[in-house]
Amino acid sequence: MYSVVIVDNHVLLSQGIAGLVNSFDEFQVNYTCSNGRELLSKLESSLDLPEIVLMDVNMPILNGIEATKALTKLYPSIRVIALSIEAKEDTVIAMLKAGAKGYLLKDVKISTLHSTLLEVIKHGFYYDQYVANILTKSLKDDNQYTPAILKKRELEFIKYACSELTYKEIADKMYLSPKTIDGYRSNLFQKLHAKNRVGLVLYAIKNKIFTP
Amino acid sequence: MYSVVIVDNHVLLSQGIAGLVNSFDEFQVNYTCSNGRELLSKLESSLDLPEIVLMDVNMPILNGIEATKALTKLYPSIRVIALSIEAKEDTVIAMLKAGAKGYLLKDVKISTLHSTLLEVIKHGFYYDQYVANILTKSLKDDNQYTPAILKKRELEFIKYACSELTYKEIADKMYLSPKTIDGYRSNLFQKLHAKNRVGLVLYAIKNKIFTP
DNA sequence: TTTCTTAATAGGAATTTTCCCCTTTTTTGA
DNA sequence: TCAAAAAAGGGGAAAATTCCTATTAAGAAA
Repeated sequence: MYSVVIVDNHVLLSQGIAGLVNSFDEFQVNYTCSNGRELLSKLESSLDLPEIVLMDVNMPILNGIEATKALTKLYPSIRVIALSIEAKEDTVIAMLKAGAKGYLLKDVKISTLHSTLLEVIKHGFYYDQYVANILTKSLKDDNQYTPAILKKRELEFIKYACSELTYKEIADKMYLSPKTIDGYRSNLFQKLHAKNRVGLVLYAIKNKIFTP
Repeated sequence: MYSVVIVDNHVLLSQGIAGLVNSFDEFQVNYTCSNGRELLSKLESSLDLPEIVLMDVNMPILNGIEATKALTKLYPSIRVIALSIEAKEDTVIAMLKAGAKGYLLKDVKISTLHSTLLEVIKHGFYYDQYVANILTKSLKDDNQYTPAILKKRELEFIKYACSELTYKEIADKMYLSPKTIDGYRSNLFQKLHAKNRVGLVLYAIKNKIFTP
């Protein structure tokens, strides 16, 4: 009987998964948490670790990626399986880099959930075809996936760039000269490989700097 | 014992909700569907209708909004409760206009799920504070919520506008003169109240014309 | 304290975007 | 079948964006 912990802020979902996992002969849910922070503090104060953590990617407080990083570092024996509504390439890569041993979509079939759990116990990981493709592709590309580090002020600027304000107006809002703003713009174009302002907007949205 | 049908393409979630609903004394899940189309055909071939449908908003094939419209028209006795991960104002309004009698978030507490179900049975509807606010606000604004109707070619253009292509390049791609493209741009600015290209991008994303 | 990096600021100019007013052709629907 | 709507195209100009190359101020590191 392998123990499983579920981390997801959607109560309905985590209750649902718990029910399903408990219905599998080989597995049993110890408890559920609603974010990464909660999981970490529960683990700290508990004696026996779960074999598997089913981890939602998008959570408040401490998200799945950061939580997985912390978890695999502190408790290498725990196998994290990511659970997400979407399989955006960047997200998948980030989760795998963080140490996830599998990646499931929330519209997964029950049989797939079961077999993935079994595989992860047996071989330590399980990546389906789609995830495996992303993985090999990202390796081949020597995809260094180092999300550019933006400075405070640049971050502030890029948010404004996602509005319909003119650079002149942004300069006013930030109490800077339009020329300084132009400097930010130019730097960011380079850093983010953007060809124009739309490029900044898309980057900001993809990296959740800005949410439309 | 009131009968409930769950419509959601995320199997884990619908299983989960089913379990919870079944645990309530007053309710019982008849069956679950994974999209609107499936629900409609199941209803067509069944004799007794459910009292309540718990309807996911984002589904493939036939989404929650369209499905709810069809449902409330064909079977006015069925009370639809919307179920969504997010409470975007536009989405909430669209669902309510479509005829939803309640709007729940997927991170709802179990007790709230229960009480909402009971309220909807008792009074025919239940809107929590947040949803009620949106509702009154949209009424006050005389918010006619007529999402602009875009022509085929405009739609094609706006997708390109969400890329880093210049208008000249878009014109090439669409085999049109830059001047024609400029016409599209100008029309769309008016129609969508956009001040610049970023406005188009934001509109496209919000209305799922384009997904980053 | 001196050095080195980063932030802030410019000038000047090329390109692109945006605006306003207008014509012709094609498609469509009543 | 005939008018209306949609689609395509255009001239010219103002405004905004983008690019290039410098200079100065401020802060961190040595």
